[in-house]
Amino acid sequence: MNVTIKEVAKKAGVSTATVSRVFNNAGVVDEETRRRVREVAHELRYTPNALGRGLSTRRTDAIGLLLPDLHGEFFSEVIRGADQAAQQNRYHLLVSSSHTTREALQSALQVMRGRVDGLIVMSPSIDEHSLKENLPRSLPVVLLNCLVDDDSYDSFNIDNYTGAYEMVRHLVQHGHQRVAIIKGTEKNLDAEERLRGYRQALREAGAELHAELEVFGNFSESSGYEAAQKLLTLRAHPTAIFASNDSMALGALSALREMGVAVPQEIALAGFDDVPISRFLSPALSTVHVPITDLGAIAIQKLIHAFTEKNAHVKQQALVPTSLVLRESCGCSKQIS
Amino acid sequence: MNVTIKEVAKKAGVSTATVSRVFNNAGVVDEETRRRVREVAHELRYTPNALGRGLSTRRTDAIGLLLPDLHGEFFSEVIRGADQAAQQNRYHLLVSSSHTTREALQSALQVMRGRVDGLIVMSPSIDEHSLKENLPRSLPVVLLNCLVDDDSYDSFNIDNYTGAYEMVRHLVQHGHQRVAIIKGTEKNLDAEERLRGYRQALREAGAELHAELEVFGNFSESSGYEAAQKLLTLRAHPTAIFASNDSMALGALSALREMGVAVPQEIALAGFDDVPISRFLSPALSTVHVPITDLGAIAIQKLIHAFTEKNAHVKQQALVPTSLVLRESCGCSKQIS
DNA sequence: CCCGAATGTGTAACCGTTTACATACGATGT
DNA sequence: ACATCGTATGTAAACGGTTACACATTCGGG
Repeated sequence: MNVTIKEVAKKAGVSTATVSRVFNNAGVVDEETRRRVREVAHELRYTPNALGRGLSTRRTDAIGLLLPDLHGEFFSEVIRGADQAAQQNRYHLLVSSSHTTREALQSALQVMRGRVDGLIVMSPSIDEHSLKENLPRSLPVVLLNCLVDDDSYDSFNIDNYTGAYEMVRHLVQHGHQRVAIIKGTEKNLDAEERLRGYRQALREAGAELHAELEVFGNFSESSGYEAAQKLLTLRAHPTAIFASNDSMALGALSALREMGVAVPQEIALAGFDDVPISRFLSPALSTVHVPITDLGAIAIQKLIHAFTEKNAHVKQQALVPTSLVLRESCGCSKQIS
Repeated sequence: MNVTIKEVAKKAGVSTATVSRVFNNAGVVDEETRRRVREVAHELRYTPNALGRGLSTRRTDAIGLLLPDLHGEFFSEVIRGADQAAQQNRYHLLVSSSHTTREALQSALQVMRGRVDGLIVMSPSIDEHSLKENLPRSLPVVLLNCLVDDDSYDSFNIDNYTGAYEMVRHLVQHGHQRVAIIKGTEKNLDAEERLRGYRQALREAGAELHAELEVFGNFSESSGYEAAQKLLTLRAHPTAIFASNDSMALGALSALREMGVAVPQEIALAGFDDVPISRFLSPALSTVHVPITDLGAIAIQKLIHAFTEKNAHVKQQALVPTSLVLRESCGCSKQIS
């Protein structure tokens, strides 16, 4: 059905080896022969089959990217960063998403097996054991926001704790006594770390932690919306809300506006991620900047380094720093200056 | 380096055929043998190599999704819809993005070659000839928003024209005389169709078309932001702005707010796509609803139908209907009721 | 006791490439 | 005239699986 190298070889009156040499610009082949082969190939619409080639060269020029989910702008930004870096290095990206469960991840990892030269795995909800169990030993792997503490892997983790800590501390320093948090998905590393940062900042400020101020969320806009509504039913409103990501902050903002609560005047609001849209919201969202696209890009670079340096490559575990982006929604400019 | 079926076979004391049968649940194999093979395989951490398997079965259980770009929420929603549908059918999705140029697309198609059983291509900027030239003849293909008019392909196109037409007509009917448009990327099918709908609606309303009201945009938030600023420099402001997508509407909204222009009171605003965040904006964005996730899902279903029905499969070219979602930003509720 | 069927397993060809090695041939140097 | 070399090409063995077919064994029935 599909035209193979053999047919090209036959029609051009040469061996498959020669055709192969032409397509790989490898070895020597007479200029005239080269021309004839190219001509026949074009005529037959021949393209080398990636499977056959990959099988024999043991490389695929592709990198796999495994993501837990695909809601909001966060993940697509990661993909964008990775894809860009990959293409610059003449690699291609194979993306597979929605792997929150162990089984799904396992199955996805399996599909990737053989198809890619290396793997980037973002898996903030899978426990260390399950993850390691399923990760291929034979392929370079870069871990992103994974619950793994093991120097036999390259890994990058967003400094969620510090980011959340600093943001909440900022809110407290500007006079907020009752700071609420809209939590992220349960058992999710990012969510847990951000919660930890929130609590620490409050504790240090000598504020009490109120269970009622820690409300459910799952990183989606609608959960942020509902969370904000719930917070407004409390007899004592919070004066500030820290949403564990920008999507939820957006949902919360929408709920607050609907209920006629002025942001930041009545309630201050802050998010996390600094997704592209956050600067365009009204009020512009104060948030914790995460270098999202860079995250994808550095993962790719790490991987490529592992390919090229092979044995000289030394694994690295790094914390990716975040920074505060104070725009309007936290109200600090009003309170400070 | 990597453990193969041979090693498993050897260690389990059987032939590779038997191991293969075990892993495919095909043919008969003694219960005891099956158990032993599984055990050895697990011990050796064996996973069948996708390349080898694909080469001999001529199927990969994977579907390729080619996207032009990855900005904003639109594309990630397409991916989400496709991935979900794919997984339900036990297929895996290979995503590749950023293929706005012919070369990039060609190269991406090449990588996919052999790796996938079918292809979904969204390519609103590539001309029909270049596209057909590069599309594999041997694989089922579903075209999404492509400039191709050919019944030898399955294809789905968003009804951009009608969507834009109806939205602009709506604005006109509510008294807007000067309706501006923020255009989408040049040479982009979606952009062109939306522009066509805009013009037609104005013409029908007997309004004149002003070149100055058709301003540049490229579907990004920042271009929407700049476009709105530019529109405000006109001696005669538009009373309504139709942005060719939601991202640009968001950017425009931000610019208007900064310049102290009330939306929708002073200037009405509408977008296109009905991306998830649009309902959460303030004011909530009136927009043209596009069933984005469905788009990905129906493409997958079409493809799977082509796999299973093989010869009985009849190609279909369909226009995906859009619908108006009137929220706050167009101000119609105020003007009507 | 023999035949045919059922059951379990192995052999080897094949899928589409690449590539180490072999071969053929003309040119060059002595 | 011959060894040597370079150049252009072919041969065939991988790569890691699947599967048609063959073979061996067991079992039930006549």
